[in-house]
Amino acid sequence: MKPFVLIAEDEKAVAELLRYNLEREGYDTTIAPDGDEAMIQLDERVPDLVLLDWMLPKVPGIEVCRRIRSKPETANLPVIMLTARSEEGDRIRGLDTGADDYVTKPFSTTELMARVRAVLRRIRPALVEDKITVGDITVDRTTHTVSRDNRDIHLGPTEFRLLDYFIQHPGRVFSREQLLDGVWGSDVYVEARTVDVHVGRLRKALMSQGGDDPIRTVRSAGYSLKGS
Amino acid sequence: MKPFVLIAEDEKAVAELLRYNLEREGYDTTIAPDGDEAMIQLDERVPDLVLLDWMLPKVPGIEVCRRIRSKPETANLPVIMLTARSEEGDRIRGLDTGADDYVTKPFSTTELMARVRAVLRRIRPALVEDKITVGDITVDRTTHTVSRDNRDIHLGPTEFRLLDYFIQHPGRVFSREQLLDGVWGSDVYVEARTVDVHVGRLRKALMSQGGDDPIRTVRSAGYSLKGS
DNA sequence: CGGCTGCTTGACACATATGTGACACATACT
DNA sequence: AGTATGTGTCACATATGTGTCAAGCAGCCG
Repeated sequence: MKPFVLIAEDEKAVAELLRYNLEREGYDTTIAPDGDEAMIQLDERVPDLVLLDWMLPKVPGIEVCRRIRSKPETANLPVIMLTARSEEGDRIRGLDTGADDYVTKPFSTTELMARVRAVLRRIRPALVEDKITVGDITVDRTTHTVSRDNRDIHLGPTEFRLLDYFIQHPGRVFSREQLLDGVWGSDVYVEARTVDVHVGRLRKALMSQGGDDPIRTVRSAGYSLKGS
Repeated sequence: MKPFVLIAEDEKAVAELLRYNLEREGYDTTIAPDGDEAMIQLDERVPDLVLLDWMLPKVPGIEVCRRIRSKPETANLPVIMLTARSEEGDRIRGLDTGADDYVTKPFSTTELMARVRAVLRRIRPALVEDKITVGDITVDRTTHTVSRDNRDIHLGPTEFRLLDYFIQHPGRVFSREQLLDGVWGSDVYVEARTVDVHVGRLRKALMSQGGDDPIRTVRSAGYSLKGS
């Protein structure tokens, strides 16, 4: 699953530059031109990283950052703050805003990309690493294999992506809509019920060699991978 | 200790391609985007090989090469010169300067890697891995032979390179695009399905004297050599 | 205990990906 | 030129995976 980056930036040219470079490096992106929009998009789908402009219309960047930190599901969400050089002086350097890193405009895109990778690796190594284990389940993206209790399990492409999606945030509950966006892609249209079917198939595969059901159904909310 | 390669190349895309392929074959690398930087890095740590772009900002490649030769501690350092085809007339001068080999851009990465091995083998034989065995399959690059279970197997050039590519990272899944880039060369255009045909031919050859299929098909992802 | 709602699951028609023989063309060697 | 070998592409056969539905099941609440 590609890392998903929210770009909260009102200058269209800057936002598009960021989007271009991020997608070039294999990230999925979305753009929020103001603070309100950023909060809305954060509710819709929690990204893996936020690039946050300091001067953002409606709700300033620092306030967005504060709100991100105050919500449990985004408390650890990596945030990189973008600031103009003139704003450099104050509290920004202290990072007491809760941002994980900051970059001053104008910036070199390669440097920014390096910071993005660095922050992602530090805070969410699962995205950068190619082997993730939760409980007795292991997903290896390099070899495209899944094993439980060291025994290989065959999954179809969609089931593989689904498990890969779940395992990045063990315990977290995903709605059918979130799963459709994240696993199928936000552009395709399929019935929400289809998710149920694939979760069922994933369960069947994961339990084919014994063991408990590793997926939890949360009635009228969605599904989650049982944490370790 | 892994061989250490200095990549002196200003085009980021080319430099990263080289880095990717060299690290893939087990080398440590560093990149210098201009002649000055190259000289600085040469002082910091003497590499085992230098890939040197002919047209390098600040200090041109040929001059860097001359300086390398003039310093006692790097006088015998292997250098491979990278030149654009239009600069081809200069290659004699390049070899005069003391480069050990030259390659014209655009180049096939496998060919370049072969040259890298060849130069290193000539000058630092101990550093080069010429024979790789995974399971019952052995690839010998010096004799260009492949054997399974100690019985020789004849492969065409493309099948040989394909197996050679696979065997560097047993188990790892390569997409058709990766294989096209790595085995055919990033510049040529051939249909992605052609990979399927060659994988089929490779399978047939490897199984011609019995034994299981050593190649795994990963639906909608690519192929991999089954690990040992 | 109904009755409601949401979840599970087998069946199935359809879509998509892969395997492979044939073939025309390219290239190297004699 | 003549032969042998290898290459890329196509068409068709096969294998595998996908989305939808509907019947049945399970939790929840009065």
